[in-house]
Amino acid sequence: MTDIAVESKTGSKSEQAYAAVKARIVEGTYTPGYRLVLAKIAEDLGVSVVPVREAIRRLEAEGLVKFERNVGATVSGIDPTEYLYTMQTLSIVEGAATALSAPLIDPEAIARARAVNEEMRDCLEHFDPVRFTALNQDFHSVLFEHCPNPHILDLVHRGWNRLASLRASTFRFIPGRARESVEEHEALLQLIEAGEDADTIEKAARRHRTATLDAYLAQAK
Amino acid sequence: MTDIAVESKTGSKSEQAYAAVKARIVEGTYTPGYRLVLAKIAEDLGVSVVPVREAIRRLEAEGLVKFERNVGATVSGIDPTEYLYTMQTLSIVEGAATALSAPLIDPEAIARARAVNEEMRDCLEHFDPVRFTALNQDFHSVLFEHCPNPHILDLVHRGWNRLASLRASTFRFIPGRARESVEEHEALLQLIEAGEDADTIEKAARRHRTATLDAYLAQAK
DNA sequence: GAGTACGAAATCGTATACGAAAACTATGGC
DNA sequence: GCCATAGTTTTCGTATACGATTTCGTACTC
Repeated sequence: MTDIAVESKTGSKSEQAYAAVKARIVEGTYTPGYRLVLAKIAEDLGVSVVPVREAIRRLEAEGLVKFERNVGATVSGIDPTEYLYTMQTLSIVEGAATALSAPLIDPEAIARARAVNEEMRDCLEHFDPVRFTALNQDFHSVLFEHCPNPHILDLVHRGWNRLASLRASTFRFIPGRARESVEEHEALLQLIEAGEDADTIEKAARRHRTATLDAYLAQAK
Repeated sequence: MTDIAVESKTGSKSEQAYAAVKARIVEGTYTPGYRLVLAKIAEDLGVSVVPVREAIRRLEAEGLVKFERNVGATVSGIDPTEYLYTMQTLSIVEGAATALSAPLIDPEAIARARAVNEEMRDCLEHFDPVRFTALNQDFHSVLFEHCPNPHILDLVHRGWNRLASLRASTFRFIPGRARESVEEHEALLQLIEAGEDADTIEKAARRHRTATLDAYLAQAK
């Protein structure tokens, strides 16, 4: 169950480099502040520096790394301010994505989402934060399956990526909040089933995210 | 008042290439569908292909160009669907940006915004769509001056860029909508002055954008 | 002992070069 | 006359190479 084997996917070397470096950031091999030396990465991956450079700049555009001219790239830091920005933005785009998707979610998808949520509940019993986090993403992914606006969905995914890079290094699992989260998921499903109006659903989805932010802030203080 | 002279800004060639190509897209020299051949652009700008490639990929990440593996880059198209996605996303992020900024806008900024809006009104009399559009962006920029979340502001700017590339090619000025727009600006300023709650302001800002979309759709049909 | 100046090493930025893939063109078969 | 196919041309993708810039270490001065 090592991380290798993701390496050789698409033919493009720059794509490979992108995927490889991104994976290392998300899984925590490269922690925030880690210095990304082009030549070194290139050697590790068995490619030249050009595609690596391209990959790094792409990651920069996504906010996962910070690039400084003539100095180099480092994995993006995780100061609380940045976390706040990201969570706030996510609450907005997730809220919109949920509201837009809601009318298009069929009962079968609801059932699947509910099943995922029940699995999350199990994770609470057996204390499995890693799996819980993955399932949490699955849950929302099911809701967004038929999101009518791909741009918004893309913004959601970007936010998730940023959080992933933070999580690997400093994430602290807050059991109380996790339990709440499961309940909010169920409540959200019921709103969707009931065919509530977009505004109600959007607000609920937003609060679901901001509540996590609040829990973090309360604990950090 | 030609467009050249933007060329030699930052020392970085890839930055220059980025700015140059972006400018040509936004101003309409490169229209949607235009084939961006790396070698040709490199020659035009007097640099090698490597920085040009980097610039193009950056523009791809922003949605201004479309890149196909082993085929090349073309200026992004402007089909109505894409326009809809962009406008819808903009309505959401602008709405959020406006609501978040509102409590931080001081009377002096309000006055400036109002002055810009009055200039827009003048543009209606003298029929100056180009200036009107520029001022429209200025108006919202004033409101967003103290936006507490730079991520959201960044999303707003990305949306504006995409629209700019569309506008140069197929934008059709709708006088009736422009007049409405000026009135909505004034109404928005009054809501802000009155210290209305975030939700009210957010909805107003959203509607301001979606109304333009609706006007476009009504006309296109 | 602290700070500055200089030189060496590391690293980035970009030009050039070449192999690979796709697009185009022309030729031949049906 | 039209489609398939082979050859040519264009254009991309990446390796290598080298100059430019920054950073780090050392020695020197105050």
